[in-house]
Amino acid sequence: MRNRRKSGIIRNILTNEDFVMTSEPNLLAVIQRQLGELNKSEAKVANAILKAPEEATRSSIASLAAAAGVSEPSVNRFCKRFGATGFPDFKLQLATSLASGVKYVSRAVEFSDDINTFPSKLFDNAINALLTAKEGLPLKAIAQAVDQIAQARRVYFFGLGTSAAVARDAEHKFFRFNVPVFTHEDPLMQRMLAASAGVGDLFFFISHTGRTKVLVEAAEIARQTEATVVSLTAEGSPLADKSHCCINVKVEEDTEQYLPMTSRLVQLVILDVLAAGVTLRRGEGFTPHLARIKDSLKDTRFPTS
Amino acid sequence: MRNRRKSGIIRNILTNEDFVMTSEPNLLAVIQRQLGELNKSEAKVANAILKAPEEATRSSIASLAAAAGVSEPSVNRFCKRFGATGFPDFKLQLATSLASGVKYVSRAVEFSDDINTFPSKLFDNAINALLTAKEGLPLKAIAQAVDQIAQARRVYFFGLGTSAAVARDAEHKFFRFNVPVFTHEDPLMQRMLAASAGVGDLFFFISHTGRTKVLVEAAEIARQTEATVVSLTAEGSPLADKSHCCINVKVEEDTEQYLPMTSRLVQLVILDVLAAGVTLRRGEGFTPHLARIKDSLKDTRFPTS
DNA sequence: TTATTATGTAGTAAATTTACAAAAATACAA
DNA sequence: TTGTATTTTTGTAAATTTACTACATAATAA
Repeated sequence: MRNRRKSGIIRNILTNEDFVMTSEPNLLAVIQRQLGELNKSEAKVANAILKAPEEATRSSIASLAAAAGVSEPSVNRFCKRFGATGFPDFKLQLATSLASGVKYVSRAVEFSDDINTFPSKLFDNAINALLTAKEGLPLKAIAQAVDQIAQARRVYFFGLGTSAAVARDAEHKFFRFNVPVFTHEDPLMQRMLAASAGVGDLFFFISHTGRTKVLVEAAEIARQTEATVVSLTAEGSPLADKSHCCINVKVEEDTEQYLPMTSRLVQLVILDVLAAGVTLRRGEGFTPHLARIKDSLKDTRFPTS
Repeated sequence: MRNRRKSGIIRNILTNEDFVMTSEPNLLAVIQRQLGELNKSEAKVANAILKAPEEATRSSIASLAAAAGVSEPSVNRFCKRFGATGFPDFKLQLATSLASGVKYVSRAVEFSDDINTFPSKLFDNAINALLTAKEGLPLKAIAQAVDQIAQARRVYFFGLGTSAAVARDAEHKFFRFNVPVFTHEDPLMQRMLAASAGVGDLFFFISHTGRTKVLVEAAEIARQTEATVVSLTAEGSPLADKSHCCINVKVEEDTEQYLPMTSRLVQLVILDVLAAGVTLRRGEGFTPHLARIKDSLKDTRFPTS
């Protein structure tokens, strides 16, 4: 856990203890996530497996025990802890998890990587983040946010830095869905708009950390009005505290080191979910509107040959 | 394929009908094919496995032998015939090929969906898009683009609509990686900048379709200067034709119907890849710079409690 | 200290593989 | 054909490897 830090440039974001597992989750991701709660020898086994998962599927309980530096029963107990009936069953599950080709463990890019390795790593990390996020989607908050957006007279998407790009994307998407949206990257504009808000206005704050001062302040200002404040950010953060509704993107602590690469992908997909949710609420009659918007763009493009 | 279209609001982009299986073919298919050339007891084993493959992965050599009506060594020999080192290894291979067979299938959101179904669908589609993109990464073009970005004196990221948000994201990311970057959403600015470009300038165009007129025109203008033109767009599109180097994001035809939700995720990750590539080229000495940038943001945030 | 949990040792049971022998199948000569 | 030699296939039984259980000891917490 700790020593991964030294060599990685980019690391993944989402891992979490208290996710509720809905459907057959990926075994490696589960192991990764529970690492902290394991006792010494179990952790040794976990690390040995995470280090060489493919090899683990091929080795016997004895050799894995040796590789991890623990006794055979410890390995066996480890397997049972993760829901397997025993070691062979565990290997089977592991093999199945590995089969999709994605390394479900975040893999830091290292300086020894070349063009054949680091692109896959980054893709795997992105996929992994989405898989993990999918497993622990805060459906209640999402449903609530959909309601609020659908009812809003105006929606402001505010973000800074990387999240500004996410906000911009949201603006485009929701505009197409006929939601009256606005974005501003300028913190001063954000404050002013927040201050002059009223009933029917919805402020949607996007922040990876939930700790960016100017953004939290804008949220605070908006909160003093009649407006609704929704945020897509980290649970328990100052920004989350200021919100009526917080869509919680769970994030590992040491992730914001360097770049929040994967979290913004999760944010984008969650915004897709919200947009889809709003559209679903409107029912089938809304589809022509989408077609009209698309038509309006036709003349800006070269025709397909 | 066809009938999904009528009800979906949003559809995914990449489906892998026409993928060529590169490595390890499906074990079950191999067994099926060789059925004729097997001798009696081997055929019995084969049939038992084909009849209940999932069960076979879970059963012992004894129970499989019983199910097939043969002796245990016969099963063992069968396994070795198909390239496995023994029965456990065979089960492993079988499990792997079964797992990869269930690959993600794109699922369109429908009006009958509720909060429990459509979020997962959208996530699945996103994950599927990334998985598919990962398999067909244009590594050569990526490597080339990394070289060109690393050598560029200035990099302009241009996109419109959804791709403008992607460009904005790229700006942030590359800025952190100390690449001199600029973005402009205004087509007129894009043209003017393109027109006044010179050696060392790199224009990076982002477009889902590669057919947006004003963007293609800007690319054309840039191309008439000494500048380098790189694009992240669809293969064979007008924009791709104007580029020195095109990073080809493969996209199914009917995707731009409504919204290019998943393609922008792929674009973002590819830009991550490029950023990582540029950083890797710079070597280990560059890491302090990233730490410095991160430090500079510290005071803008509320401290972690 | 005591209670509890964690881990390992050693023995046991199970599963897998090997070696070998019996049985089929095949080839070929009379 | 038929019998015999040869090869191939298959099963039996033993050997070996593997996994599991029960218990004892060590570590930890109360």
